Amino acid sequence: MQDLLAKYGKVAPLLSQEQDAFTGLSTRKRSFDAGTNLVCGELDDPDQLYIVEKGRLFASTELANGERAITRLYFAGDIVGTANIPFEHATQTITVNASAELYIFPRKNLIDTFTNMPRVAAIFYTFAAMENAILNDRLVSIGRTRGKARLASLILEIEARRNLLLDPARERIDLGLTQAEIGDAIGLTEVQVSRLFRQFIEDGIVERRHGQTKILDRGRLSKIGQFTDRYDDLDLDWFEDA
Amino acid sequence: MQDLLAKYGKVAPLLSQEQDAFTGLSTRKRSFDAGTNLVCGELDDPDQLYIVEKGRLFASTELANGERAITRLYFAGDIVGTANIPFEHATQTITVNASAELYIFPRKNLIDTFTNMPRVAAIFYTFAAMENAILNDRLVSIGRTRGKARLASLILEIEARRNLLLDPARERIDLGLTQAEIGDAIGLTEVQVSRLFRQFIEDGIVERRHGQTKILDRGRLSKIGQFTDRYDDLDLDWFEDA
DNA sequence: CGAACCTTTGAAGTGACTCAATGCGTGTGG
DNA sequence: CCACACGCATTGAGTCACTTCAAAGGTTCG
Repeated sequence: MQDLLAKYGKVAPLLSQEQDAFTGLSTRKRSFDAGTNLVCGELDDPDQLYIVEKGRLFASTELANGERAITRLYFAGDIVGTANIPFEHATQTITVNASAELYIFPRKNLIDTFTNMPRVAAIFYTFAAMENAILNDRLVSIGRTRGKARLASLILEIEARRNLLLDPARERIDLGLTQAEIGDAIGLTEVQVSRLFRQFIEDGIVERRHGQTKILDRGRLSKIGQFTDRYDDLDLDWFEDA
Repeated sequence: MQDLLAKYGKVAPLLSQEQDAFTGLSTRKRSFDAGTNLVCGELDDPDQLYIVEKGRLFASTELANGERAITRLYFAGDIVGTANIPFEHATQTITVNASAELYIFPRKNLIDTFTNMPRVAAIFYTFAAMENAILNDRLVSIGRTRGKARLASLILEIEARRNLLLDPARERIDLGLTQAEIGDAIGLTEVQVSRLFRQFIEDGIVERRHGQTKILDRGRLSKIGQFTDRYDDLDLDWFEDA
């Protein structure tokens, strides 16, 4: 729970009772192997949220024709499953990407916490709103830019999110996705993702080795991708005087 | 405020004090002409939310190259500006689409209401989560389907949202967007939008007259668009026993 | 009546897709 | 320890959906 608290406490340090409230939300902690599906369609219970303690996950939706779209990536400290909360059946599948430890809590625990700790309610609301902004960004990227920009943006997003947790000096990034999955995340085929990577490599923008990616020319990559890191820009002051 | 309360009260009827809390959130009500921009970039204050009493709006983001993406459409009863809440500067522009009346309230009013009315907090959280799900759907549509499906999906979305408020028997739909704006919403050029409409018309799927659209073959349109109406599927029971 | 805005249409170009084959790396069982 | 299988990545050739550019046609409104 440390990452979550660190992230959430970034601007608005939590009172110790609020920390307890957060911790108390969770009924249990569990480990999951890479490849596990947490919520798949109607099979599983959409009634629970997860907080990522360790590991990586992504949310995806499958279309009628069998194609898949990945809508969101999750890292340590993220709340997973927001989009399933208001519905009876899950709207998306959550897949464990790198073996993970998750705090699990049923959504009905939320209302108690909201009652006792209104600031925690504000934090949840704020973070749902931020997820909104991130989804907006993806929508703009996919709807209005070409493949090069989308791939660049994704690489930068993963790097930024990883850097919140790891030593930013570590240059080799494990994207944690196959090229087919990257394609699902940016709306391209694996074939096209491969070709785009080759172009980036030829142009000396990135290097790939053993599935790890290293950014060689950050300037050019940023210019191509135009990614803005929403976590950087957070403003939690607005409910501070409560 | 009637539409909002109707929508929010759909499953979980509000107590009268909660209705008062909702109403009390707003500092004032104002009218806006079509074409007005409410929050544009750094110019305006992202510190406020709007609730749509009447009229229509959309949220958009402009790219460096001048292109624009429309990420969300708003109808009566919607809360506008969620994605701006957690940031110091607005992340998106809100444009009034059909002359609107809006309740305005500063985000710092929220925390008081959250404190006194935890169920209202849960409602806000739930609706932010639903907006999340809707953005997911758009992402899937734009990232993994072709133009025909995207346009069909948008038409059905607008129709469904309109039908929450108007008599569903009214067959002619005012999409309320120019073809260029439709293009910005589904990630196509206005040229392509025009061609797709012509195809739908030729195929006898829709009819267009005086800017109004009429669905002739709902079956085929739904099959092409695969739109799911999230408002239909809402489940607000989870915080009911509070 | 004309201006402004929106829509339509054509022709040429391109980014990305499909299909299909090949290459590569890792782990497993013989 | 080799052989093989499996999952992932690469490459080529042909096709398609959509773009760009440019011009013309419709509406609406002052």
